[in-house]
Amino acid sequence: MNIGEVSKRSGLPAKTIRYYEDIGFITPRRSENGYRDFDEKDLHRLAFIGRSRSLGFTIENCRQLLELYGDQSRASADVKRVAEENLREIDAKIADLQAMRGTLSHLIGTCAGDQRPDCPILEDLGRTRAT
Amino acid sequence: MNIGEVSKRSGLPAKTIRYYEDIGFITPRRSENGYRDFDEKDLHRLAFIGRSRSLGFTIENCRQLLELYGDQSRASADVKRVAEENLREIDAKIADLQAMRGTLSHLIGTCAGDQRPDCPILEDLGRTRAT
DNA sequence: TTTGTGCCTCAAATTAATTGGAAGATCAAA
DNA sequence: TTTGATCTTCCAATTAATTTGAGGCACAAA
Repeated sequence: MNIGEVSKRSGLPAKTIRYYEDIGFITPRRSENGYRDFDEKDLHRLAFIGRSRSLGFTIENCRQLLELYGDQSRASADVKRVAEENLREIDAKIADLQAMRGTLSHLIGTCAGDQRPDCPILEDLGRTRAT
Repeated sequence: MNIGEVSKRSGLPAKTIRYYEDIGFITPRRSENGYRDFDEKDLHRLAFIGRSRSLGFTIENCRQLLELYGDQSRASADVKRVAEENLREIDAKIADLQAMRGTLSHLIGTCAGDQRPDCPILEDLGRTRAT
C-alpha cells in the first residue's frame, strides 16, 4: 500500500506519516522502487496515533500507549501499573467530555430555535476538579 | 483572589493564566495595587479551558465553546448548528476514548499479574474510521 | 526595616509537532 | 514518449501554545 492510500485511509497527511516513520512509530517495508509499502498493521497504528493525538495525548503518550497495546511489549512487572495510570487518565477525559456533552445537549434542547434565550452555564462544567 | 490561588485551584501556571488574559479569555478586575483580582467565574472559565485543552481542543475551539456556553453568546440562528457540530465532535472523542478504555481494561484484566502473556491488540482499536 | 515571596510588564525564546519546498526519480495513461 | 501525478530525501520554516527572563514594585513576617 503506497503512502497516498494510507494517507487517505488514515486521514493523516503524507508528510506526517513520513515524520511518524522518522520518529519510529512505524517501519514500513520498501518496494523495489524505493517507495514505502505499508501493511494493514501500519495503517492501524497510524489511525490509532491520529485519534490519540486528537484526544490530547502527546507523541510520547502515544508511544507509551502503543507499547502497552502492542504484542511486542515485553513482560514487565509495571506494565499493569502503567496501564492503570493510563486507564485513569482516559476515564478522567471521558468524564470531562460527558460533562461538556451534557451541557451542550441541554443547550441545544433548551434553545432549540433560532432565538437565543438565556442558557446559563451549567455551574458544574467549569467546576474545578476535586484534589 | 490573586493569581497564585487561581493557579493552584485551576491547575494552570500563573504564566499561562496571564497569557489567557492576553488573548481575551478572561478580564479580571485589578486591585488598587495593580494585582489581578479574579472571581469565581474567571476560575470556572480557566478550569474549563484547562480541561478542554487537555482533551485536544485548540485555543480557538475553546473560544468557540466558551462563546457557546457563555450567557453573553448573542442570539443567533446558527448557534444551534455550531452547538450540534461541537456535540458531534465530542461524541466522536467519547467513542474513541471508550474504545481505548475497553482495550486497556481488557489488558489489565487479562494480564493481571506481573507476568506478561500475549495481549494482542484488539483489532478494532486501530480500525480506521467509517467514512 | 530587611528579607523573602508574590506580583507586575514586556519582549524574546522555547517546545512539540508538524509542514514546506527544492531537486529529483518513478509511474500510469494518452 | 511526453505529461502529470505520486513518490523519494533532506533541510529549513512554520504554527500553536506556552514559557523564560529581566527588571522592578508590593506585601507580610521577623
